[in-house]
Amino acid sequence: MRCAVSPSCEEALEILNSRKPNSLLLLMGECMVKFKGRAEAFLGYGERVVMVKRDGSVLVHRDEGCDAVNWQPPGTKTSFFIQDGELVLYAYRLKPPEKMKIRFRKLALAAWARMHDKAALQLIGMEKDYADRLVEHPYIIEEGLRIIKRERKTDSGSIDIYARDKENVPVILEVKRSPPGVAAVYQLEAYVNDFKRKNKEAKVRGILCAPKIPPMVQNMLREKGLEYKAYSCNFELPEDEQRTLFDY
Amino acid sequence: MRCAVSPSCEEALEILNSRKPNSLLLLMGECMVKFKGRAEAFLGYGERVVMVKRDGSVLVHRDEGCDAVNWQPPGTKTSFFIQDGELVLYAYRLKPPEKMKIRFRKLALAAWARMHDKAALQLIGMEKDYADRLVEHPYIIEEGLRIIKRERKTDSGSIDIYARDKENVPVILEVKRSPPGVAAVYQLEAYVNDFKRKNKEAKVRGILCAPKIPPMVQNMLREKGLEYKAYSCNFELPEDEQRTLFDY
DNA sequence: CCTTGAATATCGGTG
DNA sequence: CACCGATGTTCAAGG
Repeated sequence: MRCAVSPSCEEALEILNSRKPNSLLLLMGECMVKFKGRAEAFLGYGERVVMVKRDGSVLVHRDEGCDAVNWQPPGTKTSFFIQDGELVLYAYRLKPPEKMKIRFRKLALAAWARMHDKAALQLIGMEKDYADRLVEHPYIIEEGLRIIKRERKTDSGSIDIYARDKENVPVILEVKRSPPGVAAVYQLEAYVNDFKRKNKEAKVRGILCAPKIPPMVQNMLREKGLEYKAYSCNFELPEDEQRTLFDY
Repeated sequence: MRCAVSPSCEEALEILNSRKPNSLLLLMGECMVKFKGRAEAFLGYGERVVMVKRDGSVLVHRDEGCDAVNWQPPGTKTSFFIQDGELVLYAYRLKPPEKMKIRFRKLALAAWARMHDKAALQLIGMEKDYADRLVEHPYIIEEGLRIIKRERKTDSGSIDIYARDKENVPVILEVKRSPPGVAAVYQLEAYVNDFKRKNKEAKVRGILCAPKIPPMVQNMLREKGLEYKAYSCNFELPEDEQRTLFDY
């Protein structure tokens, strides 16, 4: 690991060139960014943090916002050189053809380090977890509901859950974690229509299940003869998994 | 701006506490992360880069991937303290209620800096630019096409472009920049049906316009009596805007 | 390799 | 404040 505070461009280049394989590069300073690829972007001089990761990712972060203002994805090739007295980071990739050029005219920090990180992210509360919970406890939606199948494939895409109600009427459940948009309605409608066409059953119900359903979506569902059920779940990571990772 | 290489947790805390308002914090070291909010996450010890931005954003970056492995969005409140000999970053926000705790047991770098960045991002080649190009040059889609209205609101959502062809038949254009999925077909279908119901015109055409349209989507459009038009545009940022920013 | 859909999506615009 | 749609979305899983 090496680090220099307020290096000259030449000093920064020397540090970057001394990096070991698989190291992460960290630069802070006044830079200008150009990008050309799927779109085209230009960002005038300003002070930012730039990271070049082990997998080739390049990130340009401003002092606001979660997202990088400019970036290159994993698999990008990078090179460094001095041009017109400025430190240049050139990054390109082939599929799709995209290139980015960062010019530093002043550096506050230049560093590299090899970072070891074997831990796996434990995460609960995703859409899949919400669907699992419904399969486990179908009465959350409705008394007497029986789960028949999970993730049924149809011509229209994938059904989340296929069930039957207490009167044995087929029920198609679409599970969303985030507030669904109109697309979810079209999707559910397509599933239901597809099922009707294929099975020729007298009745099929379609229920959109989500923690929160916007009024507009509720209206659309009613108009189309579909249903919705707002429900919420609490999820907790098992303590033992945390401890295992803690002890790693 | 202050920076320490391989500080103790106490030294790092001292540096963080000496920060000026609106500064960006940068930490590199071996840490463990817990998050609880919309979902729940746990990440065992590993070496990462942590940024705390002026607007409250907190990012935990591994040495791979564009996205942060853990984060808090802008508006988050943060505090630092020592607990069990480790440097702790506690971050929380109220809407929605979410909290994150990062524990450093070893630090490679601790720094803060005030970053000045007034430059505005210049970006061209977005969906809006594609739609602008069509409004400007409707013959790209079809000879004789006349643009009537842009961004028309309907009960089913918003139409990108509303036009009429050379025979004065209404045409609804949906513009996509990225390859459209089946959702775009349902959306366009809904727009067309909505228009028919409201206007009772004999004919309405719906055209999905995108640089590239997957075969499956083409088939669906044909089945539903809708149309598509693949077209591409080249966009370039005006040189003078770049120069203005360059001189900033 | 391409396609599909989720995301603690984030982010900006609009009402 | 809530909703809605785009994103150089990114990312992971499945065919």
